[in-house]
Amino acid sequence: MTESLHELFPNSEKQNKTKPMKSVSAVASQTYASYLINSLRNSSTLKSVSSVHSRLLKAGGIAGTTTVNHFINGYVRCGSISHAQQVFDEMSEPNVVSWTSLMAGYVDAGQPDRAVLLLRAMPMHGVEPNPFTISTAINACSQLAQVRIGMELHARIESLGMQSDVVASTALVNMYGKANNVDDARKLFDGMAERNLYTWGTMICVYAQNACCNEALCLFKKFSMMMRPNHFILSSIVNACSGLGSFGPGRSVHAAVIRLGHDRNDVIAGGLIDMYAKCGSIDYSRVVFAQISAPTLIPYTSMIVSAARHGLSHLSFSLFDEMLDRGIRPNSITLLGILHACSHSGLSDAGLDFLKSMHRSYGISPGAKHYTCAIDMLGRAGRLEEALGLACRNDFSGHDGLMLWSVLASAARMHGRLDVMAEAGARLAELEPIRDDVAGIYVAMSNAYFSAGEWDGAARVRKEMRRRGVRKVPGCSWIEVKDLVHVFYAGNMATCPRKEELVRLLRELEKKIIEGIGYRSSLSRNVEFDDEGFGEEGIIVGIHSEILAMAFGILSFPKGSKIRIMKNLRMCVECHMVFKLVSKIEGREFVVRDLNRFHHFKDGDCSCGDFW
DNA sequence: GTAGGGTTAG
Repeated sequence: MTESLHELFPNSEKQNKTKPMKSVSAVASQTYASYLINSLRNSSTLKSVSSVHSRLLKAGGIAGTTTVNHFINGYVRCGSISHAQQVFDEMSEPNVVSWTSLMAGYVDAGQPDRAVLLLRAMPMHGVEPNPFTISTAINACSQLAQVRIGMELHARIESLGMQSDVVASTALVNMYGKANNVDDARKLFDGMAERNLYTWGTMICVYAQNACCNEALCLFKKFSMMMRPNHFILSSIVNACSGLGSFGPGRSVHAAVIRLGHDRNDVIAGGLIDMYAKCGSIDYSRVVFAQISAPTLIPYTSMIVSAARHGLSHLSFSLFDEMLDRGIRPNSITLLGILHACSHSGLSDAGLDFLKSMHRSYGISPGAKHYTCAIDMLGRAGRLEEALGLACRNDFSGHDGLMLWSVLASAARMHGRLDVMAEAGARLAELEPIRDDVAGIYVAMSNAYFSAGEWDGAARVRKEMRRRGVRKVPGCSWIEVKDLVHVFYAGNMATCPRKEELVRLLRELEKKIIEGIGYRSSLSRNVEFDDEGFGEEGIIVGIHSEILAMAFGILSFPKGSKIRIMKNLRMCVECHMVFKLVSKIEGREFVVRDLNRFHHFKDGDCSCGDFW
C-alpha cells in the first residue's frame, strides 16, 4: 500500500511527512478492506469466512501480517483448523499472534498436542512466546490433563519474568482448576497483584466446575461489588446454583441475567434450564425453554436431558423430533439424554435399537457413557445376561470402567443375582482407585451379601472397602423453606426443627396409613418412640432422612403448594411407597430428588411409574 | 489481532 502511494504521489512526503495523502481509489480500497475485515467478526460459518477471504484476495488487500492473522482467527472461530493451518503455512513471516492464534485453534479443535508442538517449534523460527502464547499452551495442558507440562510452563513463566503477568497467571489458575486442584488455584489467585475480568471469571468458574458452589457464590458477590459480570461469569454462576439444588440463589441469578440483558444467550439459557430442573422445577425449565425464539443445540439438549431426569420421556422424544425437523444435528450428550429417557421409562428394546442405530443415523458412535446407560437400562429391566454381555464386550479402563461395572453391580443387587455381582465386583477390584461418587456401590454390595447370608462375600467386600479407603456416606435430605435450607439426617431427631409437632405428625400419618390401607410402612416398623415421643437420645432408629423432611414440609407449606425435597442417596422402596401413600392421604404433591433423578408424587402415584 | 462459558450414565 505504501509503495503504491509513492508511485502515485512521488512528492507526497514533502506535502505531509506524518500523514501521506492517499488517492481516492486507495482510500476506497482500504475502506473496502477494513469493511471486509470488520465483517469477518460476524462470520461464524466456514462459508462466510472463505467468502470474505476470497473477496479480499480479489481486492488485493491481504498483504499485512495483521490482516492474515484476522483470517487465521476467522477460520479458527468457525471451527476449520485445516483452513487456518493452510493460511498460516502460506505466510512468509508469521508473528507471535499468528502462532498463538493457530495454537488456540488446535486447543479448540481438541488437538492440544499439536498446540504444544507449535510452542516447541516457535523459537526455531525466531519467534518468542508472549503471555498469550503461554496462556494458550497452559490451556492445552489443562485439556491434556498434563499438569506436569503445565508445571514446567509455570516454571518457565517465572524464568521469562512473566509471573506478574495477569494473562499468564490467569491461565495457571485455570489449569490448576481443571486439574481439580482448587486450593492451588485459589492461592495463585490470592497472590496476584493484578486481576481483571478474565481472572475473576476463571476463579469463579474453577469453583463452579469443582462443585464448590458456595465458594463460587461468595466470590461472585465480592466481584459484583466491583465489576459488572459478563455472560461468561453469569454462565458459571448459574451452574454453581444448579449444584446447590436450592431455588433462592438460582432465582436471583436468573433475575441478574435478565437485568443485564443476557437472557437471550443460548449457553446461559441452557444453564438456566438445567438449574431449574436440578432444583426440582421442570416447569420453570419449560418456561425458560419456551421463551427462546429459535432454540439451538444447547437449549434443546439441556431440555431433553432435564425432561429425562424428571421421567418425562415423551417430552424428551418430542423435543428430539422437533429438533431434527428443524435441521439441528444432535451431539453425543443429546443422544445420551434420549437413551436415558428410554431407560427411565422401561423402554429397553427401543433403547437398544437406538444404541445400535446411533452411528448410522447420526454419525455418532456410542461411547462409555452410552454403553453404561444401556447396561443400566437392561439391568433394571432384569435383563442381567444381556447387560453382562454388553459390559464384557465394551469394557473400559479408568473411571469409565468403574461406572460401567458399578451400574451392573447395582442391578445385580436389585435382582438378587449374586453371581453377576461377584463378576462385577471382581472387575471393579482390578480397576484404578475408586472415587467418592462410586464408593456407595461397595456399601450396597456388602449389604446385598449380608441379606443373602453370604458372609464370606460380605467380608470380602468390606475388606476391599478398607483397602481402598471407602467410607459410607451418611444419608441426608434437605428442604428449602423461605430461602432457608433445613437438613435432616437418617435416624437423627435431635437436631430436627419443630420436633414435637414432627413426631405428632409422623404418628398420625402412621396411623392413617395402617388404618386406611392396611400397609405397615417403614414408619411403624422402624420408629420406636419413648414416652416423650423420642427414641433413645432423641434418635429414631432407622427412619430415613427424606421421611423427616417430608413431615417438616407438610408442617411448613400450605396445602396446594408443591413440597420439594433433595436427597444425597437413592430412595429405598419403602420410602418411595410411603411418599406415594402420603401424597394420597394428605392430598399433597411432593417432588423428591434422589441421587440420580426426580420423583413427582401425586394422588398416590409417582412419575417414575415405580421404575427407577 | 491472541485468554474464559453449557448439557454427561448411577
